[in-house]
Amino acid sequence: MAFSQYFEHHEREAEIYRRWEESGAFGADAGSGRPAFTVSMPPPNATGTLHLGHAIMLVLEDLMIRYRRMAGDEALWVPGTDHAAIATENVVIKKLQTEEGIADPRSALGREGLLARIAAFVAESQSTIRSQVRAMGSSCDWSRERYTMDPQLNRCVAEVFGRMFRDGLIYRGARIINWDPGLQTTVSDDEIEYKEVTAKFYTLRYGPFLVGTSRPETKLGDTAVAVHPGDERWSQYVGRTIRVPWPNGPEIEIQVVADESVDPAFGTGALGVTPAHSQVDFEIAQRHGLPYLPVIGEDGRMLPAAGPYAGMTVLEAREAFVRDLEAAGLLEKVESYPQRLSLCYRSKQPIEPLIKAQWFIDVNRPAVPWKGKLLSLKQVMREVVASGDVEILPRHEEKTYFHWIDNLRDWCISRQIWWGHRVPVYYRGGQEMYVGHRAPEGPGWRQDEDTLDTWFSSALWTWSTLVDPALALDRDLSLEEVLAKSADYQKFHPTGVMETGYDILFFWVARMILMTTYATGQIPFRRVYLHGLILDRDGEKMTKSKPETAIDPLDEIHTNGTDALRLSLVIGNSAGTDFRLSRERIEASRGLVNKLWNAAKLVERTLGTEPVPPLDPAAVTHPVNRWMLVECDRLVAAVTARFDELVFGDTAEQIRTAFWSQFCDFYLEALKVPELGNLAETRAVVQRTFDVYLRLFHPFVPFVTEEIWTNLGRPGMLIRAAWPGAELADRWGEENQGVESLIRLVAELRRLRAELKIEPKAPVTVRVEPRSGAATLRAAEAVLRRMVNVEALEWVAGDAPFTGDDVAVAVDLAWRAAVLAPEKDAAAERARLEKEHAEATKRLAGLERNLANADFVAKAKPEVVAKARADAEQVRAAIAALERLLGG
RNA sequence: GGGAGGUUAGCUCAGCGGUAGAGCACCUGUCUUACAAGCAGGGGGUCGUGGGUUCAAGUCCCUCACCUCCCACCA
Repeated sequence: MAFSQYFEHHEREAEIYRRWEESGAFGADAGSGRPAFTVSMPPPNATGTLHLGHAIMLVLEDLMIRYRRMAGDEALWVPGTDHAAIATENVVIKKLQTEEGIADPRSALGREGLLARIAAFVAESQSTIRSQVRAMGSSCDWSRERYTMDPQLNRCVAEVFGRMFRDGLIYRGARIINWDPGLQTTVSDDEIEYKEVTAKFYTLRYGPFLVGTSRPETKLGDTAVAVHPGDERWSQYVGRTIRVPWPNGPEIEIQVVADESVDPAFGTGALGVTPAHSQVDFEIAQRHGLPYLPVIGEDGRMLPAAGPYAGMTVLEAREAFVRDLEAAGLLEKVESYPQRLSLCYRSKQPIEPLIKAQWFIDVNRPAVPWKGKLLSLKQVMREVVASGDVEILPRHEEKTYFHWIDNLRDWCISRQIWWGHRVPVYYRGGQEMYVGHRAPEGPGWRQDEDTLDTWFSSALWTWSTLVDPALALDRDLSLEEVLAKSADYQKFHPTGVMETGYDILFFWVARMILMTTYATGQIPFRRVYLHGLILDRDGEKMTKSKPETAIDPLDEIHTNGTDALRLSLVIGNSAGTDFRLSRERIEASRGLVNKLWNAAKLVERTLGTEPVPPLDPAAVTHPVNRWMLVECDRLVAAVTARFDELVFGDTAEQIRTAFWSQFCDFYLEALKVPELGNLAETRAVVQRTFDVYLRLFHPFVPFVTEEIWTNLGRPGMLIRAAWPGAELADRWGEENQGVESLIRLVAELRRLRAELKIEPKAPVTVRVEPRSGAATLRAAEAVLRRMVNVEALEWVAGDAPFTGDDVAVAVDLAWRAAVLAPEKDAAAERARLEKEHAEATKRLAGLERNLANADFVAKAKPEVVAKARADAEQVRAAIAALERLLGG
């Protein structure tokens, strides 16, 4: 097939993807004898569109999968979508409100009605994200696509919930929870984010106390004042009960307690305790058996207990209450104060802490058998990472992980939204409760109204996706039996790498470890690769309000091609580091795609139409061909090692540099010399080396490499080709150095030409005195001639040819060379040679200083000393040569 | 308040114990029949500060300064 001028990415990509998919290349076989390598795709929201966070995730995972597939593993990449409980329900509710004018969709449609609308919306929009995942070139196994609301996943959720309940790891209790009055649901501690604001800090008179607060309205719910046990200012009051009459409001009864947690140095040392609306205060109240007095309701308005303020919003009540306090002379002072506002990470609305009966996971109860011990969930989470069973990259994230575990409290898992896995608990009458997948036989059972935190089901993702769907619906089988009989689970779990953003280490990665170790006795994955955030050129988050720096991956796929986008996201990126993406980067990557394409055109021409004989390394004689084979295999060895360490950014760059400068700029140019290009062996070398570059590049830029592969008539598809070996990496060492010195010679002569301002088209006369590798240099003479545009080349010995006013000279450790230049600028040349002389002298001085140092010779590694000696000798020779030239 | 990371060429970043690197940007030349989305050549860094360890230190240790992020309801 003929090569077009450019790789027409937007005409070819979809077609290439279709060929991969239809060929079955994405599919994995649970019955194969190859080692398994599995990646579970972090499921994008079913209703979302592709953004750069998805793009980087898909690229990195596809890289790993394609590499391991080529390297001979049974590689499985499980795609899927997430029901994203809160986010999705919210989107649909807003849609119904704005587009259909339904003010309160929940009450208007009822539970079943609303769920039907959400499900329909999901079904409709799921295809969008699917096609966008495809557009990224993702080689995932679509036959195994999963959705977090699939029936078999629901079974897994219910089973795990039930078992945890029976093990005492799940309990229901009335505790302080984070309430989002806007979304009307609880959220977990990790779903809160904080915003620094300047708030007012009020100091109130409180009987004999002065008490500080940024939320005066909650003080209506105070039941105590806490002071530090050693604080003598207040010790006389400890144990007493005082009555605080609020102006214009209810009189409250306040106990005075002594608690270690109070900082006597802060404020007045007296802390107003609001057990119903503060986590810390709730804990103090528990320690001292204090009563709870809720004053804020779930709608965010004051309760009747707030007296005259009842019915007001929190902010209204604050304003009114402060005014009344001031009027009554109870407001001591008001200061500005930096405060952290708690917001829900979804709705960005303030969180209201309040007491509510919810389902929790107990992270401290030792109930998990792990390696012969009974551990708490916290301990297992710590153990698997500390022992190295699970490795987190970058490594320093492990410390973050441990720190999170240390501060972890029981996890509130119930939500008051409707979209999600419903809590698998059934009630009858006032007393009966049943925990299980389905309601028990008999009338009157009513399922718990709440749904589970979306991360509860996501936490099972590595294995719930591998459960056989049919077996999972067989209620006669236990979960253990289902797992034991599921071929995919047996073959592909634990997964190899979990790749995701570091921003969801806690939300998801930690919870997968928690739930999977408990539920299956296995780790969910062996390694975690955490990528950083994709930022704009200025290091800021991309927003549509800054269109000049914001990048939409879908636009880039269209204009620059998926390969260019993929490459730009990977080159220079490393685990755990935020990454600045700009159009310049994408364009630079597009340049590489184009370079590959053009190199392919030249390779095609070089190979011609005759069949290319297989490569026989023993029959390759030309040093440049040998050098190319060796360099290529060295690259393979380096790249393979880096891939196994999950280092990609650096690797892409390494391949690019080698391909571009060694293969394109030197080797392909050298082939234009008939003495090399027409050698019979050369076609085999070209075929072999370009073939290797295509394989190495393929995981990064799958489309263009596959297209080239096809166009060159290579067998099968590149996606299924084997990863190359590096058998030739150590061959022909000395000769290889000869070619390296040839490359330096070419560069130096070109530099002389440029310095002498010789027109590129004007041929020159050149003299060369080889000092080492002479045979190689002479064997490659034709290459030298072409690359420097040499008219006459003289191989010489002795000083004479390098002296006089008509030659410009360059000196290297391996040779001396001169360009005949009758009109040279003698002063400029002398200045240059003197500069070289000075540099060499400095270098030699350094080496000699070391060698004269007895400590260096005695203590440095022998090879370092040997190298210093050899270098010193060579530098000395070069200096001598320079000195003769300078007439010294 | 606790924890982590960063500070290397104009910009973005590699390098982590043995003569300072890449890409982009910049300067000069060049449309050479794969590629001007190219080719050739070039300039540019006392590797944040101050100490220390070592024969040898961007590279290891400590101090300080500045930046970034995470965690923490000093009410």
